[in-house]
Amino acid sequence: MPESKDRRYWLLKSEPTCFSYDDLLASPGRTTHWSGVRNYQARNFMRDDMKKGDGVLFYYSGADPAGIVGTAEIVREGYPDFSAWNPSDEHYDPKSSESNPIWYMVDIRAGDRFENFLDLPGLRHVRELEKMELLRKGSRLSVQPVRPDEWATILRIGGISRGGRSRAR
DNA sequence: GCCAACGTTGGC
DNA sequence: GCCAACGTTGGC
Repeated sequence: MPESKDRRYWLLKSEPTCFSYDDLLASPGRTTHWSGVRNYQARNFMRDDMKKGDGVLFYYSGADPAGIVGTAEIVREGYPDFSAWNPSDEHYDPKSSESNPIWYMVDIRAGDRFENFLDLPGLRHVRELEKMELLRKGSRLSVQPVRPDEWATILRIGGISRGGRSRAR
C-alpha cells in the first residue's frame, strides 16, 4: 500500500497482562479485533475516523514502566463489537444489540516492535512530543489520535524508520 | 495502595 | 439541565 498523504495515526492502550504485543504477534495473521472499548469518544474514533492503512502505536498501560512497544496497522475499519452481546463477556453491555450495536471495534495487524521500548518517563523528555495527548495530565483515553510529526518522531526514537509497515509477510 | 482526573449515573 | 455521588483509569 502506498504511503498516503491522509494516512492517520493512532495510539491504542492495552494492559500487557491482558493483551500484550506478543499476544498480537501470536494471533492468526498477527491480527486481532480491538474489542472491549466502552468509552464513547474512543468508540467514535474507531467507528468514524480510523481507515484501513492507518498507523497504530501499541501502548502498555499499567506496566512498569508504561510505554510504547511497537506499531500496528488498521486492517479493518469500524464494525460492531460483538463482545458486548455476550453475557459472559467481561465487557457485556445489555444496552447493545445486533440491531443497535452501540460499541464498535477495528482490526489491527502487528507491524514492528521498537528496538527501544519507549517508556513514559522518557517520552516526557522529548520536546517534539510535549503536546501529545498521551502526555497530557489526566489523559485517560484508550484510543487517541497521534499527529503525523509525533508518529515520525516516535518511529525515529524507537529505531524504526520505515513507516511502521510490517517487515515479514 | 493512593489518589487525581475524568466519565457516567441518577435524583431533583 | 444541573450537579453530587460514584466508578474507573492509570501513573506513581
